[in-house]
Amino acid sequence: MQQLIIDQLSLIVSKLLQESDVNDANYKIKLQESKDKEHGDYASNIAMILAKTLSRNPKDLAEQISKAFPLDEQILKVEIAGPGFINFFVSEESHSKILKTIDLEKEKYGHSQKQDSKVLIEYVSSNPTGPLHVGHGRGAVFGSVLAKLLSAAGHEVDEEYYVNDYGRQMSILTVSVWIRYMQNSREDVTMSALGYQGDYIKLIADDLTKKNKEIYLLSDKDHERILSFLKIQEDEKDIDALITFMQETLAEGFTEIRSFALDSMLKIIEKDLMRFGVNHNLWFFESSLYVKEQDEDCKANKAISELSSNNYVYEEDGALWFKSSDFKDDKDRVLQRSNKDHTYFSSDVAYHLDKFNRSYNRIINIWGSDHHGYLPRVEASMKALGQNTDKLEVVFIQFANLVRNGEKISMSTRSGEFITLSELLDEVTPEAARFFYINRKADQHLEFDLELAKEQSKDNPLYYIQYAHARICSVFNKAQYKPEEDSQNLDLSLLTAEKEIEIQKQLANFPSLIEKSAKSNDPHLICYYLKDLASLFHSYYNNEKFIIEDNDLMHSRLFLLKGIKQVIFNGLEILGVSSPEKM
RNA sequence: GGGCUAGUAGCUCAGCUAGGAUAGAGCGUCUGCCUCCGGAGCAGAAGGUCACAGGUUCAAAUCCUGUCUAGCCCA
Repeated sequence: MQQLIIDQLSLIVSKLLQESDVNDANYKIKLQESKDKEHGDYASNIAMILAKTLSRNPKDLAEQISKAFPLDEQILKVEIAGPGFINFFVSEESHSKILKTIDLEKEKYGHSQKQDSKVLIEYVSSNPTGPLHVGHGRGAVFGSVLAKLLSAAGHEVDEEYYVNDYGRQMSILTVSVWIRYMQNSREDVTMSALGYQGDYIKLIADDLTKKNKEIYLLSDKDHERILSFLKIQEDEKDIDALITFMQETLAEGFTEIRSFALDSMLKIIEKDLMRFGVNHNLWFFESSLYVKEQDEDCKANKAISELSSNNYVYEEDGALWFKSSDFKDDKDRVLQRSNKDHTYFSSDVAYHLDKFNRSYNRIINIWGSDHHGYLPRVEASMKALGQNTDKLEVVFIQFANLVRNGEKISMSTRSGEFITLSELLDEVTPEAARFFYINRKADQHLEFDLELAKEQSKDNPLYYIQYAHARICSVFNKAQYKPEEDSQNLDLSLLTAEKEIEIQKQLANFPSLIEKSAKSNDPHLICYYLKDLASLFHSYYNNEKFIIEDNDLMHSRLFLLKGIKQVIFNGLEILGVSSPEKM
C-alpha cells in the first residue's frame, strides 16, 4: 500500500521536475504513517522539501501534486494540510492485502530478495586462554543476531571467529597446563602466580595426564631446576624464563602440549557458544598468518613488505614502524619489535588484508567499545594498502552489567572473579539471555536484570511476546481452526475495527523494519517492534471475541491472528528465540 | 590534555543515520476491568525546559558550533 503511494508520488514529482527544468533535485520521497486520524492514514512532506528548489509556495505545490494524484477504490482521498503536508486516506479494505501476502510468503515474509552481496561478520574472537565470561555474551549474541538479520535482508553471510593462538598468552597457557599436569604426579610442584589459575586449567591437565601419563615429566635433575624457577614468580620476566626453559627441555613436547591446550580451550568455547545458539562457520587462526606458503613469505611478513613498498614503513630503534599518522591516527605504530617479534597490530594488519582479499562487500567487526581507539590504526593500514575502507564497519559493544535485586554484580577480570557465560546460562535460559543482551542499542550501557529475565510475567518482555504467540495457538485449538487449511473464501473486508486496521498496518511495516535494522546494524529494533505487535494483539484480544456465531467474521479474524502469529515467529526467529505453542 | 560514546517522564530506555503536525514504551504511582477464547492479560489518569546556550530551517529531540556532566580509550 505504502509503496503504491510512493511509486505514484515519485511519478508525479519527476514529471513536475522535468517540466520545471530541474534535474539536480536531491530528494527522497518518504511516506509516514499519520499519528492523528484527522491526517488520514499516510502523509508525505515532499511538497515542502521541493518548495525551495522549485522556488514555489509549498501549499500550491502540494495542491498541484494532490490534484494530479489518481484516486481509486483503495486511495479514497488526498488532502493538503498544515504547512504543505499531503495526507492520504485509504479504504479500510486495502489494509487486509497484507494478510494474503503473509499467508503466501510464510516464514519468508519480511525477507528481501537475494542480493549479490557477501558479508563477513567477525565476532567474539576471545583469547583462547580462558572460558567465555558474561562480558563476551553481548557481542556473541549481537553477532549471531546480526548474521540472521543480514541473511534475512538478502545477504550471504559468513560468521568468523579470530583465534589469537600465536602470542605470549598462548605460551603462558601452555606452561600453566604443564604445571598442573606435573602436579598430578609430583607433590612438590607449585603453581606459578603468573600463570592462569582457573579450574579449567586443571581439567585440561587431567585430560592430558590421562592421555600421556608420564611423557612430559622431567628427569630428576631438570625437575630440581623447574622447582627453582617456580620459587621465583614475581615479575613478567620470570614466567618468560619459565617458558623458555620449558621450550628447551620439552622441545616438540612444548608444541604438543600447546596444541592440546588450544584444542581443549576451543572445544570449551565452542560448546558454550553452541549452547547459546551462536555458530561460527569460519575459524581463523592467527598462527596461520605466520606459516610460510611454499616458497613465499608468510602472510604477516607479506603485509609488512606490501606496506613497505608503498613507503609507509620505516625503521627506528631497531623496530619497524607503520606511518599510521599519515592517515589520521594519533601516532605511528610498531609492527615488529627490535627482537623481531611481531606485534598484535601486525597480525591485525595481515588479518584484515586477508579479509579484504576474500572479496566481501561488507566486512563487519564486532568489538568491545574499549577497543574504539584501535580502529584508526587498522583503518590506516588498510588505506595504506590501497583498500576501500568503506567496506569495513566496526560495531562497538558496550559492556553489560549484571543486576540482581537492583544491585550491580561487581566483576573484575584481574582478580578472576568474573562470571562465566556458562554460569549465566545455568541461571537463565539461553533464550532469555539472548533476548536481554540484544534488547538495547549496541553502544549503550546495558543492565541485565537476572531476576527479570527469569520472571514469567508481562514485565519480562520476552515472555510477553512469546505469550502472544502461545495465546494465538490456544485460540486456534479452542476454535478447532486449522491455520494451514486453504482459506480462499475469506471476506477480509470485514476487518474494519480500529484495532484490526492498526494491527494490519503494523504487520505491513515488518519488511521495512528488517531492511532498516539490517542497514544500520540495529537488531534491537526488532525487539521493540515485537513488543509493540504483542501489545496490539493482547489489547485486541481483550476487546474482541474470536470464536463467534458469525462464521465469516470469525474466519477473517482468525486469519488476522494467523498473520500476527507468523510475524512474531519470523521476528523471534531472527533473534534466535523460539515461538512456543504452549507455555 | 586529546579522542570516542552518551545525557529524553521518579526509574529503565526507544525515537536521531534520512528534520515534519500534539515527543513514545515499560516499570513505579493512582483509578477501573475476571458468569467470557490463557488475568502470564486489558482500559484509563497523572508524570517532560528532549543536559544547557547559540546557529541553520517554513519546521529541530533529530543537523551544525560551543559549554557542562558521566563512562571508556589514549597520553
